[in-house]
Amino acid sequence: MDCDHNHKSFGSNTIFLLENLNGKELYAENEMILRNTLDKFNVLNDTEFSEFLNVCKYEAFSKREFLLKSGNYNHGIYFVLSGSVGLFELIDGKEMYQNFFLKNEFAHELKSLTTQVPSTKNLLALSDTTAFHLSRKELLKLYEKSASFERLGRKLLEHILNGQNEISSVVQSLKPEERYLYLENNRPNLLNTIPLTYLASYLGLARETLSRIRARK
Amino acid sequence: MDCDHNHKSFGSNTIFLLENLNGKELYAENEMILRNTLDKFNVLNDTEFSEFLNVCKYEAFSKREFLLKSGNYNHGIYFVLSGSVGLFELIDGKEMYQNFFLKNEFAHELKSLTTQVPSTKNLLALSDTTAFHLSRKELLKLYEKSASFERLGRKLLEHILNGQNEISSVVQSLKPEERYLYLENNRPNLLNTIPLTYLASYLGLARETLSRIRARK
DNA sequence: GAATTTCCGTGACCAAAATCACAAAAGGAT
DNA sequence: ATCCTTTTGTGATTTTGGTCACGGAAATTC
Repeated sequence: MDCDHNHKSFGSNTIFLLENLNGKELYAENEMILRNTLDKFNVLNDTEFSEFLNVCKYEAFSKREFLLKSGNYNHGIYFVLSGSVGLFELIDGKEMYQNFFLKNEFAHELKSLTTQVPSTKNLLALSDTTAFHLSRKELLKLYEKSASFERLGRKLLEHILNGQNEISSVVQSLKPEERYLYLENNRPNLLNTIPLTYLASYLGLARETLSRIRARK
Repeated sequence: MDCDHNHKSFGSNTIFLLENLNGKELYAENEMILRNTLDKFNVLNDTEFSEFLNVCKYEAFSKREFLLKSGNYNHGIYFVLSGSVGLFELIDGKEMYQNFFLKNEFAHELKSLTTQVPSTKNLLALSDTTAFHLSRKELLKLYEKSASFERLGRKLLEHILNGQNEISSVVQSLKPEERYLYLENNRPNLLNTIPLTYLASYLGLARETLSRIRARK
């Protein structure tokens, strides 16, 4: 079973109070950020966006809490509002990171989501994290509902695939130092927010190697 | 400019003769193979499939002929009917392969296709190859035409992304020998059809290393 | 079928990265 | 402030994979 805590359903006409006094404003801001992000892929009209938002649940995770544990598959996708999420696989007892998701990105594990096989991978909060959770079930319902959501899904996938191809070719083709430079130039936010230890496996390097590369600069 | 030779438009009611006497049969077979492949992602009705087929052009490439040259972007996608296609990027004057496409797969370079920036990569026929070519323009028209095509696109992208994630994590996380074993167990057709030289860069290894790994087994 | 190109195997050597070990630094919790 | 955990830096050593060089096999061309 997936983690389920702090699920709070809400729509555009629902007031949702966070723990602080600015709850309403914060909620409105998150809503707006989500909409702006979606708009970059496919513009939804007010009704459609409302439908989307209505099936999103706000969730909070503390550091080292799992969004998805290997073995599960019915998890859906997470729109990260704050914090950071890592995707890793346990190999020889070591956490090998394959992706990271920061603010305004969709954390996901696509294989189990689309094929319904138990995931071999884990989604883990690497710091205290908040997110909108869209369950697989609700996602599929949206796809049935309108072509706008299909298009949104397609465009989002195109974007994700482009990013995956990029990091993939970096690891396939570049030397360790060049891989580090790639991060520095193209994904500086990862260098700021994600511990070196995790970034090393992401780049296909030993932690010590990455540390030394950074030292001699 | 993209390569354009042997373009032959045809629909379900058009007779298309290949050079041999079995042209009609061969054509019908290719048509069926395409339909079966598409059906695995999203089932199209007869009208829709006909629309799809009508905008496909049959093309033939000899070994070492380019389907897409770096610098271009208006190429579309290719459904490989026979032969093999490699996706590579020139790095330090060396062809670094990032993907291979065999029979019944869609050869593509997604970045330039979706963002309209000149491609840094190349699609190259690694053996004599035949394919259906769907241009970017016609692909976009299909997407506009019906939600069935949107869904087809989405599902195809999900499939491609799952494959990309897999090879990506193999190169990020596994040692050279394990990478070879991955190919042997999961992509045996690549080992059969693609020269070791090209596979080496795909696995992030030197050619000699891959040759030695194979030797000691 | 001879010639040319492409592809693969292999030895010797070297450079680079992994591993091991430990300590220092930074960050969180109480 | 103190303790504990997490994260990072760094030296010493080992291992491995890269590079260079060459020859042979296999495939393609003419």
